Amino acid sequence: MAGNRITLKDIAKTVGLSMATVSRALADHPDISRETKERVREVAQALSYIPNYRARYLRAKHSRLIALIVPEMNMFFVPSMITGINRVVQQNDYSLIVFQSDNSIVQERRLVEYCTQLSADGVLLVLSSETADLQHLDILRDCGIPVVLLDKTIETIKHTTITIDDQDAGREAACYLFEHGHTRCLGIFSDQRQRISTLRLKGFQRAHAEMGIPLAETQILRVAMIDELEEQLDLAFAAHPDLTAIFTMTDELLVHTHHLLSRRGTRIPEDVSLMAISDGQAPTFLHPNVTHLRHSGVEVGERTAHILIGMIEHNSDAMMDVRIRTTLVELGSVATRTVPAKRRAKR
Amino acid sequence: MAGNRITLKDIAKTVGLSMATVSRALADHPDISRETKERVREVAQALSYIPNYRARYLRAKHSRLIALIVPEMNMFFVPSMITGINRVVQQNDYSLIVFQSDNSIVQERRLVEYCTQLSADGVLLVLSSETADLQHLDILRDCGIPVVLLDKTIETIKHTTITIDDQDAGREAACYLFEHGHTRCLGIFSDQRQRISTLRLKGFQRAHAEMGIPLAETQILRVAMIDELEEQLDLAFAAHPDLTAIFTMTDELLVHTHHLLSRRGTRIPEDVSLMAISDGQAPTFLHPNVTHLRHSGVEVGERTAHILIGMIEHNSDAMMDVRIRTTLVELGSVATRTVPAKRRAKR
DNA sequence: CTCCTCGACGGAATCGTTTGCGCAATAGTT
DNA sequence: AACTATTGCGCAAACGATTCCGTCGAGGAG
Repeated sequence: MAGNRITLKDIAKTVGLSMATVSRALADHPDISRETKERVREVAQALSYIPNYRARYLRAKHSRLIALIVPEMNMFFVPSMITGINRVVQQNDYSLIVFQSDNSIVQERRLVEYCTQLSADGVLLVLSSETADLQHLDILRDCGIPVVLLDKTIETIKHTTITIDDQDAGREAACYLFEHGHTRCLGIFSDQRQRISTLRLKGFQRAHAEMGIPLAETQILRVAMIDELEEQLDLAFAAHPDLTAIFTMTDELLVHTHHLLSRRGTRIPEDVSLMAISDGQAPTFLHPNVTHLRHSGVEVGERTAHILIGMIEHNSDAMMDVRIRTTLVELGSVATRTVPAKRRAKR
Repeated sequence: MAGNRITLKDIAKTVGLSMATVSRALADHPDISRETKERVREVAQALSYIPNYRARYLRAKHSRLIALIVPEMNMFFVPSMITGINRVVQQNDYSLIVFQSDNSIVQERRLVEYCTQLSADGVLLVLSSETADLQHLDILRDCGIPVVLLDKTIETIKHTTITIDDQDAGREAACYLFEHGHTRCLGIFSDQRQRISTLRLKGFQRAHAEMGIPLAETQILRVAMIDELEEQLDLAFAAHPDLTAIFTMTDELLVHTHHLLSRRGTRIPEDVSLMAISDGQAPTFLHPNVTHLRHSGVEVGERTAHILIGMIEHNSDAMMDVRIRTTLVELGSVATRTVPAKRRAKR
């Protein structure tokens, strides 16, 4: 109700000095004597003075504010990514502001503009699934605000991007299954509008091609809405009775696939092996623990934040394309098939 | 690099009017003629003018900024809560800033202070587990910034609080199990420093007392760190061979319990029934789907945001204590035991 | 012809800080 | 004693937008 905050002027009046002196005293400016500084600090403390950031950064060009825009607070990956970003941001005395675009390009545009209004020092952006081009980021460039795209992104030569090597991850997953004797695998992918999705699929396909292992179109599931998964999975099982392994490209697909397998009484890994690309949380609470290519959200967050802060502080315009390697974590969900021939699945 | 943003002055120079007129034109002030407004708007558009929020809100008392402080980006609940908050906040033309305290009281204090520096119009706060008193919120009161505590909170008579009726939820869960013939139940609770935890436990105990069903101390698990769960669970099974049901007070406990049960080969619900308090996501990807008392994160978020915005806009100091009711969602994880003994009322 | 109104706009103060410059008084140098 | 440094502080101008209070001319009323 009151809302009458203490200002520099109040302090100045109390200690009988000018605002300039008070300001400098609080900033520990060498021009000010030690006694004065102490006196000012005491009064400031007593009045519980809080500097007004709007006023302060009205003059300064920077704000020590970093904005993160995510499409949604997905329960997988995003939380750990934010944790990683936050850690680095805090360590470097910046503050993190998180926005959510709800997977809408309109909102994303609005938020990007809002970042300029806040004069954020830098922007981290996980693109919404609707985003097809990057024109709305030009405004940031005009304002001299560096941007880093991460995780979900699209093809670009103008912006720094941090992803995992999606194609390679898809390839590795398939190869790992091959090495364990699985030659009829199902690949479950999400919305093909996302680059992350097309690349992982491409890697999966390429691995088959390289090894000369046939891959039918029906072995590839493209799941845009999660409720479609069940039907598609049933069809795939019907089409491929010799199916021995399943690969899911995300955690969300993993947990739902795992559930559907349990429900249809499919045993893992006795009947079907399962592997995923994951940040490592979900695999630990599924039974059996799921072998996966780990893509640590925390690590992605930390590295991204470091890079952005580097860009901010060195005023660097250099465009980078960083790929973070995934690491294989072998748990209990992939069985080794010793028989190369056409074995029938059974229970 | 450039960082030379267009200001009102630039527009004024271009159209040959004063800054005052330009400001009014853009604000659609009645004093300004229609032609002038149009001309100004065109120029502003052409120069891609972006108002400077710091300057604008330096004079205004408000900022249309709402801050949310959460202890961590837990994969359960928090994401959906944020989604709910965000929806309402956007609808009312505010912006949401999310901070993470990493469950540290020091950080929490820092962030609260930071909110005042930003002159947020209101603060939503999910307390960190370290927070034992609410003194650090006084500063917000001094600045006239309303606060709403939600979800994780402690006893207070000074702040508006929004929670579920935790005690009642604990009671209902136990009763539901009783009604299905389970008289030897295990209750799994988390860190007892949290009120949410003590209350749910109290409800669980009270239900036993009311029905005259004995409850041994070994039937209550207090899990501070998730890795302790396995050992405690083993001990409980050893101590109570007649165990027929398990209740977990959170999603996190649920998924890990579910996993451990699967691993020890315990069938749900044939061997042991399982139920939880949950926001409804995890139960859908576990097999079988888990019966739970639903505590929707989205709903909590939406209601909280509404209340806070109400406080902001009506300058209300009234302190409320809102309890959101949970709803029972019956899925397949609780079996009915037709055991002898004194059965109580059923549905 | 004067007085008043009214529409359309400008001047200047204001929000709270920071900072370049200037100015006194003290201290140090020949 | 006449200088220059140095120390410690204040004045006032920014930063960019908003807004109170004028002004100024045109037009209508008396």
